[in-house]
Order: sequence, then C-alpha cells, then structure tokens
Amino acid sequence: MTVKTLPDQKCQSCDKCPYCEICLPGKSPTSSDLSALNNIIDKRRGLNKGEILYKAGDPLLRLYAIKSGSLKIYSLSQAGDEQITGFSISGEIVGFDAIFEKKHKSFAQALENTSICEIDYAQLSRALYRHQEMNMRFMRLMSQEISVKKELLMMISRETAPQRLASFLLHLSEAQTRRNLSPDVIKLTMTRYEIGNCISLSVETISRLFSRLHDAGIITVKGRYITILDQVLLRDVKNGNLCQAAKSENHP
Amino acid sequence: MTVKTLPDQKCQSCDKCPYCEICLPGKSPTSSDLSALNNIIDKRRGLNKGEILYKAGDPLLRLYAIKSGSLKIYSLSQAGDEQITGFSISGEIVGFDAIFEKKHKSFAQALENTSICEIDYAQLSRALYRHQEMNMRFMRLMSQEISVKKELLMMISRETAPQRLASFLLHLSEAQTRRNLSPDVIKLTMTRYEIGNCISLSVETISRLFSRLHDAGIITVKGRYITILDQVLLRDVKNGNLCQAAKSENHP
DNA sequence: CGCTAAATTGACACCTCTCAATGTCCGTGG
DNA sequence: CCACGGACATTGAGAGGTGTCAATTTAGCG
Repeated sequence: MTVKTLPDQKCQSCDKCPYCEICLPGKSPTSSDLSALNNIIDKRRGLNKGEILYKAGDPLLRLYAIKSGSLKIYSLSQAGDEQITGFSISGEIVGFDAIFEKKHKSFAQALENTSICEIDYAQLSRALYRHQEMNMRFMRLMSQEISVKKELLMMISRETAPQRLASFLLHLSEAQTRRNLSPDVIKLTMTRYEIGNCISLSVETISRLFSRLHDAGIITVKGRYITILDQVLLRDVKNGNLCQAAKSENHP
Repeated sequence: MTVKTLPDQKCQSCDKCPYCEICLPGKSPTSSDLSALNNIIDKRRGLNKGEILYKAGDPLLRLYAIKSGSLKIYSLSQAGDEQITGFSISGEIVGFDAIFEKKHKSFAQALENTSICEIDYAQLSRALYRHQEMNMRFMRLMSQEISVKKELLMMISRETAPQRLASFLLHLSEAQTRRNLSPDVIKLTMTRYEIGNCISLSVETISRLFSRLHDAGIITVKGRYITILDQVLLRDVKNGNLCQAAKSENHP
C-alpha cells in the first residue's frame, strides 16, 4: 500500500489545537500546564488506514490523542471475532482502559489515514503529579468514558434496531456539532459491518434500516455519506416512534 | 419498615479493612497514604434495603466505598424505566461517572441492608494531589470500571441468553472468590427482574434459564440461593455449548 | 477495466419477548 | 400459630423482530 501523506494540521502545540476543549475539558488550561503537556507529547505520528495502533496485551507505554481521522476500538472474543466497543474521532484520547493493569485491554485500528499525538504514559504520570488541574482533567475524561459506555449499554440493551441506528447517527451528528462541523452531513468512516458490530445488529439489518430511513424521507444515503434531512423525525425514531415497515405508508 | 441494625464490621480504619486490596488495588499502601485516606473517610453510614444512596443529577459531594451489602447502579430512560448498568458489592467504590460533570449520572440503591464508607470528594481531590500513589490507585479503579463496562457490553451484544446468564453467574462466583468466599454458593441479592434488566433479558427468560441449568444438573436453585454444581459445565454454557432445550437429552 | 470487498434485497427460521395464568415465598396482622 | 395479601417466580402459548443464508448489485481500487 502506498503511504499517503497525512494532512499537515500545523498543530504543533496544544494551545493552538482546535480540539483543546474536547481533549482536555474544563476551564482553559494555564500556560504552565499546557507547556508541561507539550513537553511530553510527540505530535508527529501518522497512521495509515487499517494500521493498528495498539493491541490487547501490549504494555501501556502511551495514551493517544487523535488529531484527525478516526479509530475503531475493539476487543476479541475467545472465538476470535471482534467486538467493537466504540469509535474515536478527533479530539478524543484513547487507551484509558490500559491503566488498570498497565496493559492495553483493547485493540485500536485506524479506519482512515489518521494523525495522532502520542502521550508518554510514564512522563504523563509524573506531569499529573505536578499539575493538579491537569490531573483532574484526565480524571474527568475517564469519568466521561465510563458514562459513555453506560449509555452505549443502555442503548444496546433497551432499544430496538431502528432506535439504535438513530441513536448512532445522532451521536455522530452531535460529535460533529461539537467540532463546529455540519450536524447533517455525515461521512461514515466505518463499514456497515462495523456499525452493526458496534450497536449489535447484523449488516443486513443496518442496510435495511438505512433503506427504511431513506424511504421515510429522514435521511439520504450515498455510499458512506449520510445526510440527515429531518433531525426531528430522526429523534422521533430514536424515541421509539419508528417508521413502521414500509407497508403502512398510509397510516390510518 | 423497621430499621434493622446493620452488622458492625469493626472496621474503623482502612488498613484493617478486609477489602483493602479490592478497594485500592496495587501494592500495599504506605501508612502515610492510608492515614490520609482515613482522615477523609467517614466509615459509619448504613443504608436500609431499598434506600437510595444518590440520584442522577445530584451534585457530586462524595464517592462511596461499600463495606458490606450490595447496590444496584442504574439509569432512567426518557420513558422513565430503569436500566441497570451493574451491581456493586463489598470492596467496590461507586460514583466515578459523576466526576466528569460533578453530577451523578446514575442512581444507586441498596439491594439489602448495606454499610458504606463516605469519601468526601473535595477532600479526596486535595489528598490525591499530595499522595501520588493514592492518585494512581484511583485512576486504576476508573480504568478498571471502563474495562468492566466494555466486558458487559461485549457480553450483552455477542452472547445468547444462556451465555449471558452463565457469564453473570460466573462473574458473581469470581467476585466471591476474590473475597475468600465460596465460589459455588451464591446468594442473589437482586430479583430475577433486576438480573434480566442488567443483562438485557426478560424475567421469564431468566426463570426458564435457571430451570434449564437446573435440569442439566449444572446448578441448584432455591429461591435466591444458587449453588453451582459444575463450574466446568457452566463455563461450557458461557462458551456457547449451551444445554439445548430439554428435548435433546439424548444427543446423537 | 476487471477484481474483490462492501452493500443491498429477499425468504425463512428461531430465539426471545409479550401476554396470561398459576404457584411460591415472606412479612403482616388477626 | 395460622391465614391472608402482595410481590416475586415459574410455566405455557403465541407472535414478531432480527439473524442467517443466499443471490445480486454496487462501489472501491489497483
């Protein structure tokens, strides 16, 4: 595979990074904190599509912040098939589940050409010791990930197939909004299979649901590009007012 | 309801607590760390069965360590029905998902009379600042919770009903082993409904599965008491070699 | 332009939910 | 001590959503 050059983000320092607020939530970091962080971050690594960033079992050497692109985070079952536990995009930090045993517990693979910041874990630990405020930011991030995983759990266990897909799309939409991107035009960086795997549905169901949402005039589907035509209707689907099977077009 | 007296654990200090290793994983805490922790923990609170420890939306004032008893942790959907995201028992600390926004994101309710240690969050923050090793212990705990939630996710989304129940029982069994209790005799502190809610199955399915596991000679069921007769077979069920519907007793 | 992976669509089966009835346990009060 | 009541648990019958299998179409990429 040809190594494609990654888009140069010209983002050499955290205080100029457009995702600072997502990456390190809370009030603006002090310049002292930021410079400490800058010193321990290597901001120059690129991943090609398909490249694996870390594997379950790898010793925890670094955490990773995503500058651009996206990753899928997954585990392998005993039988060897993958269980995607989430997708991570720009501004997010991955690898927190490795801290417990100092070993990565998941796999992380680039879904597209992706640019990351490497955070040396040993140095980070020392820096957090000296910078209480930064320490709290990281604890907030871990706390957030716990909440997000609980939400995903809630979604998968309580929602029907159409609700899950609607939730999934709305999640992506909100993530784009937080990054000042359009909430309506979504480029999926993952396959239908990977979506289904993450929200526990078969590829075929995902496909059928896209068709149904399309037929209902809620979205358009052009390959990996989804456009949300009606946020309100999509939210209705998420709340259970799902477009019934196409048959009942003329609802009584 | 009559207020029952809680069993007095005679556990006034963390270094004498039998769950120290579960509560604060890692090498033995230094006496300096422990005394710091002791100073900020109030170890005298009891909860009656059914009592709610915190609610989603409550400001984060404290984290809680469970000395004895058990809690269910749950969220409420928009429709108002509960989604149990886990059960917590002695030695575990709850409330980590509140750190992100300094507000509790879940509900915690006592499943039985329960004794807890209250950890003042503001004091904890300050103490963690001064005690790096203790700080790392808490980050490990949060990291662990992220892993556990991912496992639960994996279980619910990839496993069949019998596999899920087997996983659930084996989880309880392992938790008891870590506490030097019998791995085979399990007292369920939650109802069938609550089990089903947590692993995303209906009450009826839980009941039917208990019967099937019983008929297969893998467990005995006496109300809330489950005895695992054959750990190996139960593990087989977890791995998909599920006891088929009772019909095929004479498998070819 | 052709090859391969990905996506779509249909038919069918089955696991699990829902609804319903019955049985059991335990706390309460007579 | 026993009877009663309500929550909890068990069991059965039926329905429906989603997975599986299979065939075809489309898209992506060398």
